[in-house]
Amino acid sequence: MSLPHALLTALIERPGAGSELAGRFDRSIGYFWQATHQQIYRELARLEAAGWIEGRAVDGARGRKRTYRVLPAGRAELARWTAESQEPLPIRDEMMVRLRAEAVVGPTALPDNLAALTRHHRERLKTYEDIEKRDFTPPPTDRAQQLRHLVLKAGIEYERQRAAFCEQAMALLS
Amino acid sequence: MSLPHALLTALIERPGAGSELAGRFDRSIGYFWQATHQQIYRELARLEAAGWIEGRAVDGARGRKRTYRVLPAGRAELARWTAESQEPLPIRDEMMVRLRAEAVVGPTALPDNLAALTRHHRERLKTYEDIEKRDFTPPPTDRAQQLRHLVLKAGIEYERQRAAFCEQAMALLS
DNA sequence: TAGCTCATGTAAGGAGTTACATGATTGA
DNA sequence: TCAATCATGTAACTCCTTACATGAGCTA
Repeated sequence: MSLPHALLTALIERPGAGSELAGRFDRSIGYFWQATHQQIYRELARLEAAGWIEGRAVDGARGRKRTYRVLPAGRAELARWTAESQEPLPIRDEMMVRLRAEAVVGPTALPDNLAALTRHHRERLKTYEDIEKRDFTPPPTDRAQQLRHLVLKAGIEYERQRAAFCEQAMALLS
Repeated sequence: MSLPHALLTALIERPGAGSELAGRFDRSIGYFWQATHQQIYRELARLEAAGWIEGRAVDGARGRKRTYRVLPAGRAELARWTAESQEPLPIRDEMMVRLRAEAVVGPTALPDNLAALTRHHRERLKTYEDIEKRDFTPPPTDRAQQLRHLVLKAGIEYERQRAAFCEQAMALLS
């Protein structure tokens, strides 16, 4: 479970409130780790109880807004976890199940499904490529930026491969 | 949730008992959908209660072995689900979180981690390539086999991309 | 002042993981 | 006959999802 560590990373990059973090999980961070606001608030409470982050009420804001910043213990925990052994990603790919099902019960309306998925991946690919153009030309020279660029490039490759796969599957089914 | 439909597909491909299915989920099916034997047995009980599969006790086997076969209602359900709209895969990639964490708290021992992951993906890539050589040369001409080949090729591309990514990340960190 | 939005939170349920348990057959 | 193994299953827990709820400023 990486949500606590994704939050620690996000808060080191820039301190903020739960709602702001939720926004970032809908954009940059969410491209490789998704989380809803319910998860985020619950986890922030745990992180504060553990003494890894510190919250402070924000005056003059709507609701009972609180901003959080990472404490030294939280930074140490993040460093510890980063070096911790990583199991390979467990894979659960519904579309592969559907294709194999199609092979035994087909033909079905699966191609429509694939067309919609293709659009989704093409759009996201475009988003990533725009981000790359905006943030990483020319290619960065400092380590932290190079790492972020690498993560983005992995996303680009992923979407490209995924879109191509959907198109091949459609061609085969039609 | 695709486990019930992965099980229906597997049982149409070849009827069998829970333990046999567990074996297949450690090999072919498990390459795109993982499941433990506990999940499988629980789900088989549900599928039978729903009238989608039918179990029969096996005499002269260890334990209380039961083989299952798919009923017409199960086949209909699988066809229905296959055409159902598919949301894009939710992504949760721990390694990306680790890399972004490294960018703010590094350097750490993350490269060792990446080395082990690289080995894992190279090994799995080799396994897939062997399967392709064994089962899909020459390339099949019937639809069902072509679909299975496509799913395998997606796995090959995935492992290749993943291994390359780990190597790039190691190069950047060292 | 009444609705709207922002920020945070609660509750219920589903799916998956981990550890442990049971019944039956095989084999030394 | 007794341990090992095979086949099935229970229990407890965590994480995630979905739907709903509350409190506080903002705005017409």
